[in-house]
Amino acid sequence: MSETAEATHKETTATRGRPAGATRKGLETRVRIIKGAREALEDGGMEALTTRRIAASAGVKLATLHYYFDSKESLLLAVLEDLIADMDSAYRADVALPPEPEDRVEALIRASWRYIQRTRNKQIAQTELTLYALRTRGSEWLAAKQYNAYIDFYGHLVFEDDSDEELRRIGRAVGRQMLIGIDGIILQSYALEDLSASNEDIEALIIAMRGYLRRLMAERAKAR
Amino acid sequence: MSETAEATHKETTATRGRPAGATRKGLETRVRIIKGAREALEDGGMEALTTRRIAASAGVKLATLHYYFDSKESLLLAVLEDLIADMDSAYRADVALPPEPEDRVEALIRASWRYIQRTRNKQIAQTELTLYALRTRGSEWLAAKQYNAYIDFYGHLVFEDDSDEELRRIGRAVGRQMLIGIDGIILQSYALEDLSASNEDIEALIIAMRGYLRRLMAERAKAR
DNA sequence: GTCTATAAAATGATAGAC
DNA sequence: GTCTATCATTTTATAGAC
Repeated sequence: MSETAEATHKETTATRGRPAGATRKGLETRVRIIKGAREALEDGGMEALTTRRIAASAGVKLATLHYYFDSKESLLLAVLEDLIADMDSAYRADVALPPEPEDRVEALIRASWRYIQRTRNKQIAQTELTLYALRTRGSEWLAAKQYNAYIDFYGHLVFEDDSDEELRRIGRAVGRQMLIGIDGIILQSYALEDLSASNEDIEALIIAMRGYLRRLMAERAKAR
Repeated sequence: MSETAEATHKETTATRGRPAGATRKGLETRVRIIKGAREALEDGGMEALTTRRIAASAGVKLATLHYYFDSKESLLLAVLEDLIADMDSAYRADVALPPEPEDRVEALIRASWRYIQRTRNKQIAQTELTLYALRTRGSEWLAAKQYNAYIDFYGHLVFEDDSDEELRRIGRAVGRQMLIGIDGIILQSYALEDLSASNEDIEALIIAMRGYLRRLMAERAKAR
């Protein structure tokens, strides 16, 4: 997680609303609002995402929302942070891990593809939020944090061994490439809605990723 | 372009504003408004994109905008259609085409990568619009049209020969895969802002795409 | 076809009671 | 900490003069 270290210290200043971590109940409400925003975003999209709608979706009055978040912007960034924090648990669930790295890559891609197919609005919402962060001056680091979280996640699933510096590097390279493919397939599969084409694309992606991993491992072996 | 045929007849009803194609000057103003919206979107993002800002950016009064477009929604969809229509000319410019299909794939990816690096806001704007179309009920076909345009474009650049049905199929498969990679790299390169990582990713993408094309051609040869 | 003026509704945010 | 009530703008959209 070395790449995300720099970002971490900033989040507290950029994202939180008024009460740092006050009461137990207060924190629960804060979380409810974030979840409410997430749901409102998922089934209405960015354009329809107003603070009133969020408050309603969270079962809270508009003023309460503003008690916890200075502005709509700070709330949206908090939602993205929440998404990043949840990523791990949301994904790890249904991936069964084979022993061989190449087979893991394949299993990961297949699991992601299943997930993508049944969470269309969630994926679109997440991409909208990422673009929002990329647009919001001073918050680009959040987008970076999100991508690093995914890359670390994929990389770590490919090589559980955490001690070998070189394997970590390879894991991240493969992770980046997998994420590229997955982001690409998200947009294309929703746009084209051509299941047989997408399935063909997934198989091609798997072959490509296996090849990439094999190549990196071969280079590593040769370099010794 | 067979895949986009169905979509084409719909655009007239879904996208246009009031005056069908009236006067010469009228059309020019319509175009100015669309360009204005494009620019406003590029340097402000979806969240800041209001009809007032668009009108100002187009050098037109708000009422004039509404004379040409019934609603903000119809204008945004017209902008996306404009982007689709322009794609061809915007891209074809700086791609020098080698004779061999595999080399063309490589040249295309490199050209796209150069383009991506110098048009950040344009790419983000386009992705925001695509997501908007995917969100707007009844306009998903526009996103499909956009993707098919890109796929046809890439496919046609890989195989100029238009008569061989099988080559067209392969061209489209390669085009889809290239587009997946390019969309993925757009998001990741802007989020991570790690040029050396992105360059590594581009090289991996090129190798993968060459391999994919080679594989498809080998299958074709074997099937005879 | 383009403008000025304005309507009607919605939006982000705050004041202050409880 | 959560609410009711309200402010100050902003937003999309229209009416009607020119």
